[in-house]
Amino acid sequence: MKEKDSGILKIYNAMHDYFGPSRWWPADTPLEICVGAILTQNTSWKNVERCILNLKKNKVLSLNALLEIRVGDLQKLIRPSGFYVQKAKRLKKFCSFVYGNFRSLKNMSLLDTDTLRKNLLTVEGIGPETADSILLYVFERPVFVVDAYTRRLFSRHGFFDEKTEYGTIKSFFETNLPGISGLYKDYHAQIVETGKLFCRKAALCDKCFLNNEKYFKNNSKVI
DNA sequence: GACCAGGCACATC
DNA sequence: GATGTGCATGGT
Repeated sequence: MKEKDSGILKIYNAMHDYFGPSRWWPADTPLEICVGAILTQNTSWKNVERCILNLKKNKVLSLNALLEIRVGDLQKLIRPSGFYVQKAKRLKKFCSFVYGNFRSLKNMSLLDTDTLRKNLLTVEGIGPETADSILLYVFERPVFVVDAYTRRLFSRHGFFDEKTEYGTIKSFFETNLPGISGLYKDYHAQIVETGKLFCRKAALCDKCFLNNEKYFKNNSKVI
């Protein structure tokens, strides 16, 4: 793996110039971020927004309320996000994990990053990306979130093979970027915005503003 | 009607 | 370890 100045900071700047600051993650509370992170698994954010609204209207966007609501009722509220049977279960598992072990997200935040990550990954329904989203956007840890767009965008521009494993891509970004959580938050958001507009089809990809040799002049495989 | 979306768990080879 | 499959709604 190439050590420094792989060009990814330049690419970040280009995306930031193009879209402006992202103000991610859109949410009123830390728990809302956790809920959103689970609901958005393989699902468009638009659909997740309806669910969040349903949960707010029914005043169940708290640890206690989510623990107390009947699973069938929860399923109805989160139905628009798809996979609602398993996601209802995942939300409940997550809440009972947090409440059972720490009582609150605030108490949980006292743990160091590695321990936090290991804890999150023991929860059924929390995989690497969801765990890292929570670490970054809830606990403000400088952890890089790798999603499908990250994989697609950077593999198409020659940084690594599309099927490079999650952890390898994650540490590629983390070793090539300064460890600033604010930067990681915005970087991930910028990737998603870029991906939505330019990565969905090959034809769109050709129109991507990043198709400029000044960003990718020596992009033979970096990893 | 096919394809995709801010994944994950589990089965099978 | 790698690959395949089910989960499910709503937009393009």
